[in-house]
Amino acid sequence: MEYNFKQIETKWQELWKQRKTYKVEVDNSRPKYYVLDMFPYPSGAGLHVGHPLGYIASDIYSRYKRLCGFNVLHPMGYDAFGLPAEQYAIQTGQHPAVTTEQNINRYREQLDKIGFCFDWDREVRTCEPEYYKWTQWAFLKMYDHYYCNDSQKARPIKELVEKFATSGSEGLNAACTAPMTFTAEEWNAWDEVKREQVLQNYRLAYRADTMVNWCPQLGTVLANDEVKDGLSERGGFPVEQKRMKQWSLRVTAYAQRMLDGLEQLQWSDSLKEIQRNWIGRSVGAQVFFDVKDSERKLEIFTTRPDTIFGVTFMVIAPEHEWVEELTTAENKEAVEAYIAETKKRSERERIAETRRVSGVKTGSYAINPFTGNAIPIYISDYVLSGYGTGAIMAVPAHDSRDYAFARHFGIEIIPVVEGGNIEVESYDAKAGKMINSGFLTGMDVTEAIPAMFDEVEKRGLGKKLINYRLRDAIFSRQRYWGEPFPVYYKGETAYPLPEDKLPLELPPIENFGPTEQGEPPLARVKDWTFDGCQLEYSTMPGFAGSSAYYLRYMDPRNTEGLVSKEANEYWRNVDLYVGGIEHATGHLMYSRFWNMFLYDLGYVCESEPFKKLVNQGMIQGRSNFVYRVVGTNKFVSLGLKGDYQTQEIHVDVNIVKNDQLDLEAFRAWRPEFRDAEFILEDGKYICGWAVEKMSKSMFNVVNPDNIVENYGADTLRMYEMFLGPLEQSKPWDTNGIDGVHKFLRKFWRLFYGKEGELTLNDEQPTPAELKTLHKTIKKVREDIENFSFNTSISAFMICLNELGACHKRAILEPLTVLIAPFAPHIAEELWQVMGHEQSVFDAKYPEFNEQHLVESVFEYPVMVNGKLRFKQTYALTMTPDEIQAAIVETEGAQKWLEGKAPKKIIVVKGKIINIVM
RNA sequence: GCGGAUAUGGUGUAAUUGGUAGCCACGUCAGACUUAGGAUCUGAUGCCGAGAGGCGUGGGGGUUCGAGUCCCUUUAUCCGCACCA
Repeated sequence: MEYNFKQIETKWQELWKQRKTYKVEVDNSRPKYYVLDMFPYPSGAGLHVGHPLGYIASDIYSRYKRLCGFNVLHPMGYDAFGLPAEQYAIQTGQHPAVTTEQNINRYREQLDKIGFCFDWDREVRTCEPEYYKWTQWAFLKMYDHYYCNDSQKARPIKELVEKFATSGSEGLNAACTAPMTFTAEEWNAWDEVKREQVLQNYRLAYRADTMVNWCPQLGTVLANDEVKDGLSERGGFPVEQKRMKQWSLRVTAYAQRMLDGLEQLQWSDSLKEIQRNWIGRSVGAQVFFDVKDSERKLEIFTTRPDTIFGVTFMVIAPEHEWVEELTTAENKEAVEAYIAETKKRSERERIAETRRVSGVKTGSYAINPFTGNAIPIYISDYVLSGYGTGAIMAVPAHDSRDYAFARHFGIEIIPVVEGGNIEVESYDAKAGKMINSGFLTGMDVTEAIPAMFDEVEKRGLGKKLINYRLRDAIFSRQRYWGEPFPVYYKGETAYPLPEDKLPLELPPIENFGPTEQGEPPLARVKDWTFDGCQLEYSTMPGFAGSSAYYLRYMDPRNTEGLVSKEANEYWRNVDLYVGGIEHATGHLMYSRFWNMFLYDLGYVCESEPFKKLVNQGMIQGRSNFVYRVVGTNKFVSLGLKGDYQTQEIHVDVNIVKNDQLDLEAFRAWRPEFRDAEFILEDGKYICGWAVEKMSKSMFNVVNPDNIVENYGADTLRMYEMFLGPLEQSKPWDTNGIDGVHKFLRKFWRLFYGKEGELTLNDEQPTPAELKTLHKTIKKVREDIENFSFNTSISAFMICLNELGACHKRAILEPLTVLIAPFAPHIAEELWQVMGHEQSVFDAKYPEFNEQHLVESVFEYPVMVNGKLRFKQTYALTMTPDEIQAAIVETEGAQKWLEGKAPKKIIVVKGKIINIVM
């Protein structure tokens, strides 16, 4: 019988479905393991060969863990709300729910063909009311809590209200948008609207008038991680800064915990570093500078308080709220002109000309609290309103931006740290001896910084402060296809919907664009009200639905809560998360925030959602080219194109094999090539190639269905893993898939002879065969644990090469189990052939046997810190006598035998190659 | 500018973690079986050299008995952040 992968794969996929082989339940008698893939956004283009890469890896690991005796949760679902479906709807008028459903069905069909072990009974879709009920619920909980900095925990807003009524803002240490001070009397005298305004300053989900990223083409605001280089991540449209009233999540409250939490996570260093940079913690001092002839004190933030003696001017951002106040009459015109010009410059221009020096004098002066000198206050756009206080103390001698500014405006430059060449550039390094700095003079910078912190606090000028680059997440989108906010309005004041009214379902509409007044699509809905009050028009962003989906998978049909305590305490958190690195600053930040919040409230039992994370690399396209001789319909093969003037044309990679063009398929590909003629080399047409992004326009999209059709799912799975290390980005190249396919056929032929007869027998294996088997088991197990799937597949191939024509059950049975995570279909089939009734996935994963690996163990002495230690090593092919003989023959060994210990004995492939004395 | 990663045959990659560089595949070449081969099997295949031999892990330097691996330096490519005070 031949290896008929088509028949085998359909058979087992059907059986798995019928038998519910992959259904999992809470089972306290077995240890759990939770393997999660980042669920896909079902786009209209379907899956290409790059998408399943991570799914295959996690599937192998899930099956492996199951075979090792774990109760494995491995679910899948769809991140179904989002912009593309809505934009498609605007163009075609088709409801996003309809296209999303179609896309999901197509995805499912494609996924099923690859043979994944997902428990589809746990599928979730973020766009379904039963699911987004819990997204809305979490939002209401955030609305109803504030963050207490003292206990480092979310607390009910009710406690805050009680506190305000008895003692006002006194002694309050809570995360807020802007610090406020008021007394209990004031609070008690305020009406509900005013009180609510104050509370919005503290709520973890709040509505505030802030600078936001506004994308006119998309007609919506965006969070920081959705903007790249001043353009929207989706669509690439310009984004501008605009002051708007929007819902936000106070993720900044959790900045420190998110930073600390990284320590215990098994994530790649680069990913942790990206998150650290994104959080951007910096320790510095808040310092108040007196403004000359004013009661005002200008607040700044600096990480270099040691350089205060070198401050010769101050700069505030053009958006700073005191701009008007600080501008003197004679500078008014210039300031207004400068601000108008700044506003005109788009975010992109600002980024493009970061080194351009511009600014204007306010005419006001501040007093350097240490030198007593009056120093001018400037306005410049190199100071950002969003970071720190939007104002800086400028030290031109030790900050390159301040230096450029001072040079441009002819401001004095006073060096206060020894080093560098101040005539040419600023000396920014945090090292050296202090000069010109009063009481700091003579100290080293490293001493001067803490000394200045103390001095600033002692003199009441300010205090030590930690600043984060992280911004709160803007949470509303002026779009239709997202979760509605469970919020209604009385006048300007927002009120939460009662919890029992959830889910607040997304109403059907027909026109998905914004209204003529520029309001979100939901403004078109008649009766979009609750209790006669207007409901919120905005919807939630894409990351809302994906922030807690891993919790929902634990208990997906629960109507009483997001997840039951029982399910949560069993499954706890994700042991292994596989997905792309592009979510580093988005989804992976929001999920951690969301989870920590629910942890504070006691709804979940782990503070971190994803223990271990593996980022699979991107699969790029590998395009093929043909070369048309200019002005003809002749095509010249790659090696001969130098002799002609040619034009390079992308050709569909699906009609090219091993860079050789299928001439008939090419003629049939497009009408204009029907009469194509070819100039061949050695009777073949060889195509050129290049690595490019996988896209339709380059005809380099390889569809997994085609591969499954031609080679089978098992071959696709193994080949995707064989391509190289999981985390590395690499071009898809179908050349080479034959090698993996050949391997599977070879494996099959160990069971079945040429005539289709079963060749399996019960003979005793030889020691050499056992050694090969156990070596393979050891290697494969180690490689799976290290996510080094490419080398484990090499190990399988070596194994078959070594075994040759071995038809012994004692060898083939464990090998079948060993290979099952990689090639589940063929493994199931052969397992059945061997007479097993149960699935191979109910078997036990084979353990390697050291006895067969190690033919001789010997001890050798090593010097460790001057002490003699004995280390064990083994030689795979030598007998102890041979080892003794080798030692005696080896120069240096004689000394060992004479009593002097060698430092090391080097055994390579069973031979002692050197003894180090 | 700051931070991170990568660099090995014609190609994808591997290397008991400091121990014979190139495992396993692809491709190529040769042979066998075939009416035929884009099937199967066998063998060869880092480079230079007829050979002995020499040279080889982006470049340069260092540590070591020994370096693809560790240190310094440099180049190229990719990624993240970026007037963050």
